[in-house]
Amino acid sequence: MGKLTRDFYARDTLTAARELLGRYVVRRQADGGYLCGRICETEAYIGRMDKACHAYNYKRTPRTETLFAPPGTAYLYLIYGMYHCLNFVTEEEGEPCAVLIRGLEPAGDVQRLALFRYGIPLDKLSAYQKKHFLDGPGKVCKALDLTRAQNGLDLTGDELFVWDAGDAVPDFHTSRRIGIDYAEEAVDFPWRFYF
DNA sequence: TTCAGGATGTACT
DNA sequence: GTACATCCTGAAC
Repeated sequence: MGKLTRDFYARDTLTAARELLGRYVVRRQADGGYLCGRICETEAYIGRMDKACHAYNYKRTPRTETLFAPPGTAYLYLIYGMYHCLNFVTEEEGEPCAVLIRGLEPAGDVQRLALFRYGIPLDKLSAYQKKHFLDGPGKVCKALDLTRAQNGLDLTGDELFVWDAGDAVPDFHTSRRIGIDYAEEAVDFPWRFYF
């Protein structure tokens, strides 16, 4: 029960990715409003051995620099020119590893989530829009009002963090990761977790 | 319900 | 110049 501490992130990335399931991402905006969701889909990226990781083989570029930061740092980057992805840096500082947040269940002020996600009130959403509310990494960032401006944020602070409500980790499925077909042998690593 | 195609900009070769 | 840890739309079934 409580905000996840740096110790939570300073562990094996696969363990962290599994144990993030069922916890709540909480985002406090500049105006004091809150946006949050329950994590239901994650993927692990482990730079020392993973060709799908931006920092594979410890490759340092301006973009990947955040992956070398201390555990419990937010890694946000632009993808396909128009979407963002939210990750949490794991393991010890200098090991470029992270957990990608691929999906959330709406929680808290869902009305506010709808406005950031679609720009229209909750009661105007179609059944299709509700069904696919937060089931993708770009959607997560849009709904939580996150961009590269939040890259490097410390998750032990108040602006962006993960809340453990004390629930047990739910039963979950394991599979290959999405959208990394270029990653040779790493395409088959079972590092995606979801319920 | 599934599928193809386009949008869009940055990082890196 | 090419690829990219994606999403939306519209058409076909």
